[in-house]
Amino acid sequence: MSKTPRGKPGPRRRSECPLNASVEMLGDRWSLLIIRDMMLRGFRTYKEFMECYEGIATNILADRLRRLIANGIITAEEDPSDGRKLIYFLTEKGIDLAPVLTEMVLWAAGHENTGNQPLVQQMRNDKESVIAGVRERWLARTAGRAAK
Amino acid sequence: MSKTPRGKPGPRRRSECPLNASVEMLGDRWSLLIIRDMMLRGFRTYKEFMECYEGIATNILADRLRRLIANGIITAEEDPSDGRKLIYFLTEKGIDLAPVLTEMVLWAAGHENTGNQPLVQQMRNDKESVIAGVRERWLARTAGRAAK
DNA sequence: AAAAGTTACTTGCAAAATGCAAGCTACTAT
DNA sequence: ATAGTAGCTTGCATTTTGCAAGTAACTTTT
Repeated sequence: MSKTPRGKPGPRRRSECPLNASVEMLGDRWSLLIIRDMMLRGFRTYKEFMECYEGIATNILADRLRRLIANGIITAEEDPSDGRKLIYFLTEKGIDLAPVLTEMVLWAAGHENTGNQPLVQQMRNDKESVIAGVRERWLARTAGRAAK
Repeated sequence: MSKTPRGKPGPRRRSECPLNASVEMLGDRWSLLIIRDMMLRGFRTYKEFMECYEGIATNILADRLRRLIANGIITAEEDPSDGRKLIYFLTEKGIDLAPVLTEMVLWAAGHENTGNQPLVQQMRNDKESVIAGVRERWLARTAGRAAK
């Protein structure tokens, strides 16, 4: 029965509007592409993210990973089998972005000439099961960890 | 039977990914807020957009309106009753952003302390009818014009 | 019809974000 | 021991952003 659920004061935002909160967390040219690569391509390490087709700069990637962690969208853990590696995971909050990504994909695919038509068709046929699939695959991947 | 549906070559993008296309058109800190103000608050003029609670700078607003027009998301027409004014309209492509906005609102509202809970509740109760409402209200507003 | 106000901008400039190349450190493979 | 590899940081030039101060075209007021 607490009015404010957590002790955290939460970041100071330009406004209380929920859309503005989303825009402040995701409204740049890279954050959603990183989440796409995790969600759809299963990427989990810095090196993999660097391979993204759009060509992100290494300092920008480091900055965006930091911000995504700060916003609770992803977490990082050391790879137990290779001390150099960090493995990045989507949190629940991150997985919950699947509907946002889906609608953005459908919108662009419906109004522009874009690639990856197989995925687009799947989304058009059954949006919900694509989203469920993302969630399922991610849970399988995080099984046995404190998935948070 | 043309392979590429339109004569336009389309803007050169970093990749063919539909999500990347969305991010290139909408991935900044202002574009979606302008669309929110049109869609949800009925704003249609430069002066109204300047009143947005987040406080957009006048040169940025001018730039974003230009880009939104270039991307076919909004159009502008002179106000027949006041030669100083331009009236901005959402195109079909712009109206089709309603599901994207909705999912972004629901995501932020589900994971952060945000305001405008009445709208959030409406969206949670019946997402589809909120989206249909946006479309309906917009069609009423553009009735009698070449709504394109 | 002159003066005052409005609307939708543009311009100039400082500050912040971005992009690129070159390190660098801790670890792993040979 | 030597040579990679992973995940960064640093430096610097370019671009984007934000703020304040215009400005041109139009409308309202007197």
